[in-house]
Amino acid sequence: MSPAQGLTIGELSARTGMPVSALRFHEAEGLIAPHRSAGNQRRYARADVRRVSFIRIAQGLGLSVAEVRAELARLPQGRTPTAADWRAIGGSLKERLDRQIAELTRPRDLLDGCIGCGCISLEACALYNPGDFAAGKGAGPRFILGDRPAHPT
Amino acid sequence: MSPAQGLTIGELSARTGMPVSALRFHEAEGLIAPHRSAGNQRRYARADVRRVSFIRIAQGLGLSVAEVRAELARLPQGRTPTAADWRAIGGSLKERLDRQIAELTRPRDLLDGCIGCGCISLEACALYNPGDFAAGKGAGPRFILGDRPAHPT
DNA sequence: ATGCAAGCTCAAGTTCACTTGAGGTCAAGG
DNA sequence: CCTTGACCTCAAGTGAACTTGAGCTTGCAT
Repeated sequence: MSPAQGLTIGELSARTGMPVSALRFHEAEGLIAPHRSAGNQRRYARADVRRVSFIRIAQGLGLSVAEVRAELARLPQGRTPTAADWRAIGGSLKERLDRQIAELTRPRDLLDGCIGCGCISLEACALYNPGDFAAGKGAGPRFILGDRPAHPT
Repeated sequence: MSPAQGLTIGELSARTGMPVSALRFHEAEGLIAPHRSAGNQRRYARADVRRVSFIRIAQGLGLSVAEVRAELARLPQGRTPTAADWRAIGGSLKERLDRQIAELTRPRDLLDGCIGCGCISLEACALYNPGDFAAGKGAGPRFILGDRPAHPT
Protein backbone atom coordinates (compact mmCIF):
# COMPACT_ATOMS: atom_id res chain seq x y z
CA MET A 1 0.00 0.00 0.00
CA SER A 2 1.41 3.34 -0.97
CA PRO A 3 0.35 6.14 1.35
CA ALA A 4 1.49 8.64 -1.24
CA GLN A 5 -1.57 7.75 -3.30
CA GLY A 6 -4.11 8.07 -0.52
CA LEU A 7 -7.12 5.94 0.29
CA THR A 8 -9.73 4.81 -2.20
CA ILE A 9 -13.34 5.50 -1.41
CA GLY A 10 -13.87 1.87 -0.46
CA GLU A 11 -10.93 1.93 1.93
CA LEU A 12 -12.18 5.11 3.59
CA SER A 13 -15.62 3.59 3.87
CA ALA A 14 -14.16 0.51 5.55
CA ARG A 15 -12.13 2.59 8.01
CA THR A 16 -14.92 4.96 8.98
CA GLY A 17 -18.04 2.90 8.58
CA MET A 18 -19.48 5.61 6.35
CA PRO A 19 -21.21 4.08 3.30
CA VAL A 20 -19.58 4.78 -0.05
CA SER A 21 -22.77 6.43 -1.28
CA ALA A 22 -22.75 8.77 1.71
CA LEU A 23 -19.13 9.72 1.07
CA ARG A 24 -20.00 10.73 -2.47
CA PHE A 25 -23.04 12.59 -1.26
CA HIS A 26 -21.02 14.49 1.33
CA GLU A 27 -18.55 15.47 -1.30
CA ALA A 28 -21.35 16.91 -3.42
CA GLU A 29 -22.48 18.77 -0.29
CA GLY A 30 -19.04 20.22 0.22
CA LEU A 31 -18.15 18.42 3.44
CA ILE A 32 -15.05 16.81 2.04
CA ALA A 33 -12.91 17.28 -1.05
CA PRO A 34 -10.69 14.38 -2.13
CA HIS A 35 -8.39 14.73 -5.08
CA ARG A 36 -8.56 12.46 -8.09
CA SER A 37 -6.30 9.77 -9.47
CA ALA A 38 -5.19 9.71 -13.09
CA GLY A 39 -8.21 7.55 -13.84
CA ASN A 40 -10.62 9.98 -12.15
CA GLN A 41 -11.05 7.96 -9.00
CA ARG A 42 -11.28 9.65 -5.58
CA ARG A 43 -8.16 9.54 -3.43
CA TYR A 44 -8.52 10.54 0.22
CA ALA A 45 -5.81 11.83 2.52
CA ARG A 46 -5.14 10.12 5.81
CA ALA A 47 -6.55 13.12 7.69
CA ASP A 48 -9.85 12.59 5.94
CA VAL A 49 -10.50 9.55 8.15
CA ARG A 50 -10.69 11.98 11.02
CA ARG A 51 -12.87 14.36 9.08
CA VAL A 52 -15.36 11.66 8.20
CA SER A 53 -15.35 10.40 11.77
CA PHE A 54 -16.26 13.89 12.87
CA ILE A 55 -19.11 14.01 10.39
CA ARG A 56 -20.46 10.79 11.85
CA ILE A 57 -20.19 12.01 15.40
CA ALA A 58 -21.71 15.38 14.64
CA GLN A 59 -24.64 13.91 12.78
CA GLY A 60 -25.19 11.42 15.55
CA LEU A 61 -25.49 14.42 17.84
CA GLY A 62 -28.14 15.90 15.59
CA LEU A 63 -26.32 18.38 13.37
CA SER A 64 -27.64 18.78 9.85
CA VAL A 65 -25.32 18.63 6.86
CA ALA A 66 -25.31 22.42 6.69
CA GLU A 67 -24.33 22.68 10.34
CA VAL A 68 -21.57 20.14 9.94
CA ARG A 69 -20.31 22.08 6.95
CA ALA A 70 -20.28 25.24 9.04
CA GLU A 71 -18.24 23.54 11.75
CA LEU A 72 -15.81 22.07 9.26
CA ALA A 73 -15.36 25.48 7.69
CA ARG A 74 -13.58 26.51 10.87
CA LEU A 75 -10.77 24.09 10.16
CA PRO A 76 -7.71 25.49 8.39
CA GLN A 77 -7.52 25.02 4.65
CA GLY A 78 -4.32 23.97 2.99
CA ARG A 79 -2.88 22.42 6.11
CA THR A 80 -3.77 19.28 7.99
CA PRO A 81 -5.81 20.17 11.08
CA THR A 82 -4.05 19.81 14.39
CA ALA A 83 -5.44 18.47 17.65
CA ALA A 84 -5.99 22.06 18.72
CA ASP A 85 -8.08 22.72 15.62
CA TRP A 86 -10.30 19.78 16.43
CA ARG A 87 -10.45 20.83 20.06
CA ALA A 88 -12.02 24.14 19.10
CA ILE A 89 -14.73 22.34 17.20
CA GLY A 90 -15.27 20.00 20.10
CA GLY A 91 -15.97 23.01 22.30
CA SER A 92 -18.55 24.27 19.88
CA LEU A 93 -20.22 20.87 19.85
CA LYS A 94 -20.31 20.83 23.61
CA GLU A 95 -22.02 24.22 23.75
CA ARG A 96 -24.58 22.93 21.36
CA LEU A 97 -25.28 19.91 23.50
CA ASP A 98 -25.59 22.11 26.57
CA ARG A 99 -28.21 24.17 24.78
CA GLN A 100 -30.11 21.10 23.67
CA ILE A 101 -30.12 19.69 27.18
CA ALA A 102 -31.44 22.96 28.54
CA GLU A 103 -34.16 23.01 25.90
CA LEU A 104 -35.28 19.57 27.00
CA THR A 105 -34.98 20.24 30.70
CA ARG A 106 -37.36 23.14 30.70
CA PRO A 107 -40.40 21.30 29.30
CA ARG A 108 -39.49 18.31 31.45
CA ASP A 109 -39.78 20.44 34.58
CA LEU A 110 -42.93 22.04 33.25
CA LEU A 111 -44.35 18.61 32.70
CA ASP A 112 -43.58 17.73 36.29
CA GLY A 113 -45.86 20.55 37.32
CA CYS A 114 -48.48 19.51 34.81
CA ILE A 115 -48.53 15.99 36.13
CA GLY A 116 -49.52 17.43 39.46
CA CYS A 117 -52.20 19.70 38.09
CA GLY A 118 -53.48 17.56 35.25
CA CYS A 119 -53.51 20.56 32.95
CA ILE A 120 -51.57 18.99 30.14
CA SER A 121 -52.78 20.17 26.79
CA LEU A 122 -54.91 22.94 28.24
CA GLU A 123 -54.49 26.13 26.30
CA ALA A 124 -53.41 27.90 29.45
CA CYS A 125 -50.73 25.37 30.28
CA ALA A 126 -47.20 26.67 30.32
CA LEU A 127 -46.21 23.79 28.10
CA TYR A 128 -48.60 24.78 25.43
CA ASN A 129 -46.98 27.91 24.20
CA PRO A 130 -43.49 28.22 25.59
CA GLY A 131 -42.73 30.30 22.56
CA ASP A 132 -39.97 28.28 21.05
CA PHE A 133 -41.10 24.81 20.23
CA ALA A 134 -43.97 24.30 17.90
CA ALA A 135 -44.54 27.22 15.60
CA GLY A 136 -43.24 25.51 12.49
CA LYS A 137 -44.17 26.99 9.17
CA GLY A 138 -43.34 26.11 5.62
CA ALA A 139 -42.94 22.83 3.87
CA GLY A 140 -40.78 19.95 4.75
CA PRO A 141 -40.16 17.85 7.80
CA ARG A 142 -39.94 19.31 11.24
CA PHE A 143 -36.78 18.60 13.13
CA ILE A 144 -36.45 17.39 16.60
CA LEU A 145 -35.79 20.42 18.70
CA GLY A 146 -34.70 23.40 16.89
CA ASP A 147 -36.97 23.56 13.92
CA ARG A 148 -34.95 24.90 11.06
CA PRO A 149 -37.15 27.14 8.97
CA ALA A 150 -37.11 26.42 5.27
CA HIS A 151 -37.82 29.86 3.91
CA PRO A 152 -40.88 32.08 3.32
CA THR A 153 -42.95 31.14 0.32
CA MET B 1 -72.52 29.00 17.66
CA SER B 2 -74.17 25.75 18.52
CA PRO B 3 -72.01 23.47 20.64
CA ALA B 4 -74.27 20.55 19.79
CA GLN B 5 -72.87 20.62 16.24
CA GLY B 6 -69.21 20.78 17.19
CA LEU B 7 -66.39 22.84 15.73
CA THR B 8 -65.60 23.17 12.04
CA ILE B 9 -62.08 22.43 10.91
CA GLY B 10 -61.40 26.15 10.56
CA GLU B 11 -62.56 26.85 14.09
CA LEU B 12 -60.43 24.07 15.51
CA SER B 13 -57.48 25.37 13.53
CA ALA B 14 -58.01 28.86 14.95
CA ARG B 15 -58.28 27.54 18.52
CA THR B 16 -55.24 25.28 18.37
CA GLY B 17 -52.97 26.98 15.89
CA MET B 18 -52.77 23.74 13.94
CA PRO B 19 -53.04 24.37 10.19
CA VAL B 20 -56.15 23.03 8.50
CA SER B 21 -54.03 20.92 6.17
CA ALA B 22 -52.28 19.35 9.17
CA LEU B 23 -55.61 18.52 10.81
CA ARG B 24 -56.69 16.68 7.70
CA PHE B 25 -53.34 14.94 7.48
CA HIS B 26 -53.52 13.85 11.11
CA GLU B 27 -56.95 12.44 10.54
CA ALA B 28 -55.61 10.37 7.65
CA GLU B 29 -52.87 9.21 10.01
CA GLY B 30 -55.39 8.16 12.61
CA LEU B 31 -54.55 10.71 15.30
CA ILE B 32 -58.02 12.17 15.44
CA ALA B 33 -61.45 11.12 14.18
CA PRO B 34 -64.08 13.84 13.82
CA HIS B 35 -67.58 12.95 12.74
CA ARG B 36 -69.21 14.45 9.66
CA SER B 37 -72.04 16.90 9.11
CA ALA B 38 -74.91 16.16 6.76
CA GLY B 39 -72.92 17.87 4.01
CA ASN B 40 -69.80 15.76 4.68
CA GLN B 41 -67.89 18.44 6.55
CA ARG B 42 -65.78 17.57 9.60
CA ARG B 43 -67.25 18.39 13.00
CA TYR B 44 -64.92 18.25 16.00
CA ALA B 45 -65.90 17.72 19.61
CA ARG B 46 -64.82 20.20 22.23
CA ALA B 47 -62.42 17.66 23.73
CA ASP B 48 -60.60 17.54 20.42
CA VAL B 49 -59.09 20.93 21.15
CA ARG B 50 -57.22 19.25 23.96
CA ARG B 51 -56.27 16.34 21.77
CA VAL B 52 -54.82 18.57 19.07
CA SER B 53 -53.01 20.64 21.67
CA PHE B 54 -51.42 17.46 22.89
CA ILE B 55 -50.34 16.55 19.39
CA ARG B 56 -48.62 19.92 19.08
CA ILE B 57 -46.85 19.61 22.40
CA ALA B 58 -45.78 16.05 21.78
CA GLN B 59 -44.41 16.81 18.33
CA GLY B 60 -42.64 19.85 19.69
CA LEU B 61 -40.95 17.47 22.10
CA GLY B 62 -39.81 15.31 19.22
CA LEU B 63 -42.38 12.52 18.98
CA SER B 64 -43.11 11.20 15.51
CA VAL B 65 -46.66 10.83 14.28
CA ALA B 66 -46.49 7.11 15.02
CA GLU B 67 -45.36 7.78 18.56
CA VAL B 68 -48.07 10.34 19.14
CA ARG B 69 -50.60 7.86 17.83
CA ALA B 70 -49.29 5.27 20.29
CA GLU B 71 -49.67 7.70 23.20
CA LEU B 72 -53.15 8.71 22.14
CA ALA B 73 -54.14 5.07 21.90
CA ARG B 74 -53.85 4.95 25.68
CA LEU B 75 -56.77 7.32 26.04
CA PRO B 76 -60.19 5.76 26.58
CA GLN B 77 -62.39 5.35 23.52
CA GLY B 78 -66.04 6.20 23.64
CA ARG B 79 -65.70 8.54 26.56
CA THR B 80 -64.17 11.98 26.88
CA PRO B 81 -60.72 11.70 28.51
CA THR B 82 -60.46 12.96 32.06
CA ALA B 83 -57.64 14.93 33.63
CA ALA B 84 -56.37 11.67 35.08
CA ASP B 85 -56.22 10.13 31.61
CA TRP B 86 -54.11 13.02 30.37
CA ARG B 87 -51.97 12.86 33.47
CA ALA B 88 -50.96 9.29 32.66
CA ILE B 89 -49.81 10.39 29.24
CA GLY B 90 -47.96 13.30 30.75
CA GLY B 91 -46.02 10.88 32.89
CA SER B 92 -45.05 8.89 29.84
CA LEU B 93 -43.88 12.05 28.11
CA LYS B 94 -41.77 12.99 31.09
CA GLU B 95 -40.04 9.62 31.11
CA ARG B 96 -39.28 10.10 27.48
CA LEU B 97 -37.74 13.48 28.11
CA ASP B 98 -35.66 12.08 30.95
CA ARG B 99 -34.31 9.47 28.58
CA GLN B 100 -33.53 12.04 25.93
CA ILE B 101 -31.72 14.23 28.41
CA ALA B 102 -29.65 11.30 29.57
CA GLU B 103 -28.79 10.41 25.98
CA LEU B 104 -27.50 13.91 25.40
CA THR B 105 -25.71 14.22 28.70
CA ARG B 106 -23.48 11.23 28.11
CA PRO B 107 -21.84 12.47 24.91
CA ARG B 108 -21.66 15.95 26.43
CA ASP B 109 -19.57 14.63 29.29
CA LEU B 110 -17.52 12.54 26.92
CA LEU B 111 -16.87 15.64 24.89
CA ASP B 112 -15.66 17.40 28.00
CA GLY B 113 -13.01 14.75 28.28
CA CYS B 114 -12.20 14.98 24.60
CA ILE B 115 -11.73 18.70 24.79
CA GLY B 116 -9.04 18.07 27.33
CA CYS B 117 -7.29 15.40 25.32
CA GLY B 118 -7.94 16.68 21.84
CA CYS B 119 -8.91 13.24 20.65
CA ILE B 120 -12.15 14.22 19.01
CA SER B 121 -12.78 12.17 15.93
CA LEU B 122 -9.97 9.80 16.66
CA GLU B 123 -11.07 6.28 15.97
CA ALA B 124 -10.29 5.29 19.52
CA CYS B 125 -12.32 8.09 21.07
CA ALA B 126 -15.15 7.05 23.33
CA LEU B 127 -17.42 9.40 21.42
CA TYR B 128 -16.81 7.62 18.23
CA ASN B 129 -18.60 4.44 19.03
CA PRO B 130 -20.67 4.94 22.15
CA GLY B 131 -22.84 2.11 20.95
CA ASP B 132 -26.03 3.99 20.50
CA PHE B 133 -25.57 6.35 17.61
CA ALA B 134 -26.78 4.11 14.95
CA ALA B 135 -23.42 2.51 14.23
CA GLY B 136 -23.18 0.97 10.82
CA LYS B 137 -24.78 -2.21 9.81
CA GLY B 138 -22.77 -5.24 9.03
CA ALA B 139 -19.80 -6.45 10.98
CA GLY B 140 -18.63 -4.70 14.08
CA PRO B 141 -16.41 -1.69 14.33
CA ARG B 142 -13.16 -2.92 12.92
CA PHE B 143 -11.95 0.63 12.88
CA ILE B 144 -11.59 0.56 16.62
CA LEU B 145 -9.47 -2.50 16.58
CA GLY B 146 -6.32 -2.52 14.66
CA ASP B 147 -6.31 1.00 13.35
CA ARG B 148 -4.43 3.21 15.69
CA PRO B 149 -3.15 6.42 14.18
CA ALA B 150 0.39 6.07 15.41
CA HIS B 151 0.88 9.80 15.76
CA PRO B 152 -1.65 12.54 16.44
CA THR B 153 -1.99 14.86 13.53
C1' DA C 1 -81.30 33.66 -5.57
C1' DT C 2 -76.70 34.52 -5.64
C1' DG C 3 -72.15 35.16 -4.21
C1' DC C 4 -68.26 33.58 -2.16
C1' DA C 5 -65.63 32.00 1.80
C1' DA C 6 -64.82 27.73 3.65
C1' DG C 7 -65.06 22.79 3.09
C1' DC C 8 -64.14 18.44 0.42
C1' DT C 9 -60.98 14.88 -2.18
C1' DC C 10 -57.06 13.38 -4.42
C1' DA C 11 -52.60 14.06 -6.51
C1' DA C 12 -48.38 16.00 -6.55
C1' DG C 13 -44.71 18.92 -4.56
C1' DT C 14 -41.19 20.05 -0.73
C1' DT C 15 -36.95 19.27 2.36
C1' DC C 16 -33.35 16.39 4.13
C1' DA C 17 -30.09 12.97 3.86
C1' DC C 18 -29.26 9.52 1.62
C1' DT C 19 -29.85 5.02 -1.30
C1' DT C 20 -30.63 2.57 -5.56
C1' DG C 21 -30.26 1.76 -10.37
C1' DA C 22 -28.68 2.23 -15.05
C1' DG C 23 -25.04 2.41 -17.94
C1' DG C 24 -20.20 2.88 -18.48
C1' DT C 25 -14.90 2.98 -16.92
C1' DC C 26 -10.63 1.49 -14.39
C1' DA C 27 -7.26 -1.65 -12.17
C1' DA C 28 -5.41 -5.89 -10.87
C1' DG C 29 -5.09 -10.92 -11.23
C1' DG C 30 -4.82 -15.09 -14.14
C1' DC D 1 -6.07 -10.36 -23.27
C1' DC D 2 -9.92 -11.03 -20.46
C1' DT D 3 -12.63 -11.04 -16.56
C1' DT D 4 -14.07 -9.33 -12.31
C1' DG D 5 -14.79 -6.14 -8.85
C1' DA D 6 -14.34 -1.51 -7.47
C1' DC D 7 -15.19 2.92 -9.25
C1' DC D 8 -17.46 6.67 -12.04
C1' DT D 9 -21.79 9.91 -13.18
C1' DC D 10 -26.36 11.17 -13.24
C1' DA D 11 -31.22 10.38 -12.40
C1' DA D 12 -34.68 8.83 -9.74
C1' DG D 13 -36.56 6.79 -5.50
C1' DT D 14 -37.29 6.83 -0.15
C1' DG D 15 -39.79 8.35 4.09
C1' DA D 16 -41.32 11.75 7.31
C1' DA D 17 -44.62 15.28 7.83
C1' DC D 18 -46.80 18.22 5.76
C1' DT D 19 -48.25 21.87 2.05
C1' DT D 20 -50.12 23.26 -2.34
C1' DG D 21 -53.09 23.00 -6.23
C1' DA D 22 -56.96 21.62 -9.06
C1' DG D 23 -61.58 21.05 -9.41
C1' DC D 24 -65.88 20.60 -7.10
C1' DT D 25 -69.52 21.17 -3.07
C1' DT D 26 -71.54 23.50 1.28
C1' DG D 27 -73.31 26.87 3.97
C1' DC D 28 -74.31 31.43 5.48
C1' DA D 29 -75.33 36.27 4.39
C1' DT D 30 -77.39 39.57 1.46
